[in-house]
Amino acid sequence: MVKQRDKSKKRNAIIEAAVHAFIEMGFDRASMDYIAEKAEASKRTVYNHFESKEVLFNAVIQHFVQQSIEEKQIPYQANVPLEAQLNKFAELKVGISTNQLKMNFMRMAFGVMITHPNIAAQVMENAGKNDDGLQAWLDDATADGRLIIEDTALASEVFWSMCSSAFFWMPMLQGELDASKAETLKKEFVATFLARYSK
Amino acid sequence: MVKQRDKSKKRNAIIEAAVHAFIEMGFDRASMDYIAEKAEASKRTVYNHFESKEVLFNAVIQHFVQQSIEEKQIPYQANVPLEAQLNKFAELKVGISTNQLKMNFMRMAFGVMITHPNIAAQVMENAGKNDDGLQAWLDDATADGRLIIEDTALASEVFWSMCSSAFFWMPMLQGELDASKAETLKKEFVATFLARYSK
DNA sequence: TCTTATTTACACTTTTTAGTGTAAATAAGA
DNA sequence: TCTTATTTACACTAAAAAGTGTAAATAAGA
Repeated sequence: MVKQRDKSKKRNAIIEAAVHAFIEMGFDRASMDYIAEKAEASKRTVYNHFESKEVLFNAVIQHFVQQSIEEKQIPYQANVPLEAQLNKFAELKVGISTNQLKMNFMRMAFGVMITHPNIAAQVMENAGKNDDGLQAWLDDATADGRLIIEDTALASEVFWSMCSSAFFWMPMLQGELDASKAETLKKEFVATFLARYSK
Repeated sequence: MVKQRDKSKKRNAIIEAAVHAFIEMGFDRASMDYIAEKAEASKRTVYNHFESKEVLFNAVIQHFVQQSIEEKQIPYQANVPLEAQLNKFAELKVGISTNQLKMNFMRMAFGVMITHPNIAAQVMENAGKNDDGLQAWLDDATADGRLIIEDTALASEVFWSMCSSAFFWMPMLQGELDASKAETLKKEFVATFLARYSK
């Protein structure tokens, strides 16, 4: 029988340090020595927990994904204006783009994935799909007779295309979006969507 | 008086080699030795032309931007259905996403820019704005009474948001888009846009 | 208090690559 | 043919970072 003590304290400290190191200086320039130092651990301990930098990176991504699974269900409400409800969906994306830490993390992650395709492959296995619940919402609204949509999956893509470009990709690659500009765009996106699909 | 001979042959060979090396293996893993070899030049000559790897990268971007300035004007035509004309604008984006070389180049460039913010800053100075001519087209169509648009700049953003997300950002980060899927989306984007802004 | 799982200190190897110095070779063009 | 601008060969330096081996120190928990 082998005694096991609790290693999770150090392990978490290392992951936490790695998260910040990767965000601050990117995957390549964040050395294992630096991460060890920030985690107040010896480099040897880092390697005892994670056999390579890539394994550590995967753990970091895992950690991030875990944290991001806060459910954000937006149920269909028959007695609330469609516009207001769609605004909430758009807000989801705006909200992410406003979260500096999250954006920095994702920017870093994309950079790594572009630069290191092998790591990207590993990460993609763990990265689930993006079920925002919009399609379900559209189904409900359509069933309720307030929207006319043949293909709710397609309509969902139209809406997310607009929002993602302005509220995610652009800020990701070109820096944060002005708040009032975001508001203007959000309004116009929702109006455009409703012009197409509402009764 | 100092005699000057023509160095451009070697210089171009080096840039050409660098373009392909950067695309193939990324900025970091494309060594100057490798680039020199592919350019059939000595490493010393590479450094005689470009004092550092960053300077070389800038020249490569410059080269790419230069090539990409093939004008793609789509003039407003009073006697052609709006849908057909908007389709052409959408095609511009689809066209880029289909160009494997261009996409690989841009993927690489973004990767570098995310990973090396200092290089990004330099590049951004040379990277002009994106005047697609859509806004001018919308102005004309509005003046002609076939569209009702208060803010054509905003409307232009709505259209490009939809197209960019599906035909640029997603393929850039997640690989090429299925052709029939692209067609479906294009149709829906144009229909949505017209539902909002046409008479 | 003891046992020993875990962590640390630290010296080490290996690999990779940017960038330089220089003398000799090459070749453009007068 | 001659001059010399350009290129080459190649041996360097310097730096950075991944990953390893090991003996000693530390501390959890029975």
